[in-house]
Amino acid sequence: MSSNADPLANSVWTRPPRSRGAQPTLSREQIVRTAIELLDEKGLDGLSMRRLGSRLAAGATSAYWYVATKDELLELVLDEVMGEIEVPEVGAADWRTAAAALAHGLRAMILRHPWVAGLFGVRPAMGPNAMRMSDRMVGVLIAAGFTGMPVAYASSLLMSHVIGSATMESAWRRSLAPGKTANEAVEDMRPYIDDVAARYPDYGGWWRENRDLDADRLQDEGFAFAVERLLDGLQSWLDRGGEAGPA
Amino acid sequence: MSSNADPLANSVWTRPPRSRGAQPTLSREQIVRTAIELLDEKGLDGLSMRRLGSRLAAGATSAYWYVATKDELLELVLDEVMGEIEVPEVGAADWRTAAAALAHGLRAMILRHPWVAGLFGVRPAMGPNAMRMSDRMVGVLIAAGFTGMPVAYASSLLMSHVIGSATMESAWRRSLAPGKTANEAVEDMRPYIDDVAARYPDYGGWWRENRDLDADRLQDEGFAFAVERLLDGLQSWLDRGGEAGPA
DNA sequence: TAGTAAACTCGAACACCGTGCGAGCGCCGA
DNA sequence: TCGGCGCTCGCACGGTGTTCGAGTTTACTA
Repeated sequence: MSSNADPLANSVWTRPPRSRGAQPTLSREQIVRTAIELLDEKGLDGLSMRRLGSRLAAGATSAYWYVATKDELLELVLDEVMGEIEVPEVGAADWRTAAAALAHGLRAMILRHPWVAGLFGVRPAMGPNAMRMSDRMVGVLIAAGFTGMPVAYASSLLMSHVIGSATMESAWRRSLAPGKTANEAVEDMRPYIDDVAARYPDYGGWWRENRDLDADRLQDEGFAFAVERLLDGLQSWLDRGGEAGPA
Repeated sequence: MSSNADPLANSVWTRPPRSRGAQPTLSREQIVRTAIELLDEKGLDGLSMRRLGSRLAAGATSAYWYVATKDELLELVLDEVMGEIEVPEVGAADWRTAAAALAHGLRAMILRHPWVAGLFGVRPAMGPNAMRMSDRMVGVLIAAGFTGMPVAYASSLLMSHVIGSATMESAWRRSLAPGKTANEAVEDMRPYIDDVAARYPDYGGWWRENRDLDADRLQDEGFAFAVERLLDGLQSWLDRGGEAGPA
């Protein structure tokens, strides 16, 4: 995390006093932390620079000394939550377990902070914490036997899936009326869905047979199912020796 | 962000059309089409109700007669572009080919309209055209032998992957300086990447061996690779008869 | 010790945004 | 001819991100 060669230089005790100027009352870390607080409470739209300022007990534009732009703040915020993901030790388990842990960890983070789903599309996640995650993923895949471009392909496959499913899931959750459970929401939409089902034969037939389900459990199970299928696909490619396989 | 007390009654899709009256100078279709034009030209941030109005040679708020809210307009716009995706005829090809065609069609649409990547996270895509696509996907999967919940899981797996990878790719493209090619951008970032590579052994080692690559081709190949792996995973699950497979 | 300059805070202002409201317009059925 | 409805749109409200520059506090230098 620290980009400092000498750890002592960063220590509270040995850090030299400021060369000039007033003591800062704010800090980048504090700003990022408070922004995340605000985002968790009120979502992406709930974060404005003015609100951030007032929650920091500071002026409306004070944060601009530490952060060039709101976009930049969001980039910092994105990387900060990427740091929450627990990465497995290299070589601690077989590669499937490790890769699945990374995928589930990323998903858990997004569910904890649903607003991040809307951030992945703005700027690529390239901060140090995102890099740490990529590094671990690459390490796991190389240990599994991948080499060359397929390392990047497989890594991107896993990340893409998590981000895509979390994006869709958080869109779905956002569309729920605040007080309602997922199942109640499905109940509310049933007339519309039934109407669609009547018009589309395949979807409709499936829906008629599977309308009684727990919408929340479905998301978790679907994600776990997807990760396993996805790892199966990668594994079988490895087992075949990296060839295209049967058309 | 509109309030969503009753998602069904508020839904764009269920509201009956206006009955009769004088001839309008605007129309919902025209508004949606013009909004897409604007979005293609200037991106998500480039669309404002005022700009839309003036491009329609109308007042700044005239569109509000046809559309309750900007969010609702975006919902219409999202479904409109979902209608651009060519869906395969049912039974026209084997299921892998059909599923791959759907995935590639969805991706092609997103690359044509990069701003949609930012829309999937706002509200679920539930308009008629999105439903048409889901129906076709479900049809393909049922024909392949899926039943019950795995139909939904597999469908969501395919869609999630496309949306996730397109989200990341469009974030990447947006971060490029407007005039530059992808390769030039990689060149610009090399010092930073090298720095990261020096800190992270796995990623760094891989990077040193694979730094000479075509960034654009990488995206296409990676997507194709991912789709094949993903279909492999689903296929082998079917072949095993739908059991969990070896841990 | 006085002076300078850097580090930092922050209020005012600008240009924009989404949207509610209601006055006004032209067409239609009666 | 007239009332009412479908439709347009200017105005205004309360936000937004960001720039600017004046003001404050501090540490170093002369």
